[in-house]
Amino acid sequence: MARAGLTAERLTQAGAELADKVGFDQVTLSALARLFDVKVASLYSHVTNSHDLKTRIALLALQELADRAADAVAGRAGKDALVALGNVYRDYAREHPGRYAAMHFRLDRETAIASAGVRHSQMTRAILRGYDLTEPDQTHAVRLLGSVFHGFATLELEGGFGNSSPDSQESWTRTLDALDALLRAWPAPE
Amino acid sequence: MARAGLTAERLTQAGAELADKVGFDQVTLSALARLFDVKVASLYSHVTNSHDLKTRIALLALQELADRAADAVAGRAGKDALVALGNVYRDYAREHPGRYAAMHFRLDRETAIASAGVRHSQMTRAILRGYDLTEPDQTHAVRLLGSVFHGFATLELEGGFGNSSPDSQESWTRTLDALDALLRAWPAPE
DNA sequence: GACTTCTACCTAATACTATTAGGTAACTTC
DNA sequence: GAAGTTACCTAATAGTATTAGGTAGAAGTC
Repeated sequence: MARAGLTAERLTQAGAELADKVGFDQVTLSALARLFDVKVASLYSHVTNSHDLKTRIALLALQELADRAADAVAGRAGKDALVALGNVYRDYAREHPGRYAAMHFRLDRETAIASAGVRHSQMTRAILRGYDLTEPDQTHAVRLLGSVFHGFATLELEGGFGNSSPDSQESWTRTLDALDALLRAWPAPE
Repeated sequence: MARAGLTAERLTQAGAELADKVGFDQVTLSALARLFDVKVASLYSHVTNSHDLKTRIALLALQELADRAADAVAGRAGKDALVALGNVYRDYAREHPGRYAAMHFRLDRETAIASAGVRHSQMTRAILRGYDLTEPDQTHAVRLLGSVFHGFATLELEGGFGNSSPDSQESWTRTLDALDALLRAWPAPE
């Protein structure tokens, strides 16, 4: 019997593609085994269990997106950088909905700390250098931007914005305009 | 053998409580059957299948939250209303994480249209009356507010804001301040 | 109160997924 | 080519979802 040549990496990659096709929670060891024409038990030589596979997909997605984001903001500042970062998030969610969902798979503390997740907040903080914010306000702004990017991407994927006019692309553009204006005139605490 | 007195409503309610305790995707017919000390097959007299149960929990959550929101914004306007609505969302997510997750369970078109989901966007639009926005800008603002509320609640639940200082309550307050300022000075398209 | 009807809950069977234990044949290494 | 490693296998157990068909407890009728 010829060997399939499985590795944890190939399984992770295939799992990510499957996630984008059928949804992250439909990614099962059984489905992957079928894909590679292999018995399910055989996968346990490469990943420790289903949870491990999902963790690997999450880490892959976090890294892919962090790489794209780093690429996008390099050499940009101010609104330019803000728009670039926002678009990277939204585009990734639309191109890779399964991986995007995977990114929000609950990781245990150590894994999360060692993940590319930390680079995400660092990059968001970096684009705020183009705006005039005090230290604690930077943190608030990082959280606000993260909320908007994630919230918008999620609701758009869910179809929460319907097919109604104006189309969501326009709302997205105006949202980025609004965030830029907000960061330039960040209000003091009341 | 005495009867358990099951109904679709009791199962839905119990499912919602279970979701808050162990997570929405851990809500299974098996777990519910154990809870009521009944065989799994017996549940099929009351719900058509697992998907139906989850749909019912989602609808319950949508309605509960819409009711709370309506209550909160009644008699309020402007920033007052904005803060009240935002707090209702965030508090509900923290008190009922399982139900909050259930709300984002994918509903089919008809079910979604008949759900309390539509009241949510109506209420968000209502609080914008206190601000001076043109018609299409209102839609953009509704989407932005929805994104922020949902994104913040989700990231906070996930622990995405860490335990780091400043604490997330402060970021939340400042986020609401920022949104109010933004809506009062909504930028024109560029 | 006996008789019928209804239905809430049951048993039994099938199917899919996850996981572990232990075996065999295909590669690797020397 | 022999020895050792391991990729993949079979077999077994367990949890969950679903359907088909049976039984006993409740409700309604006379």
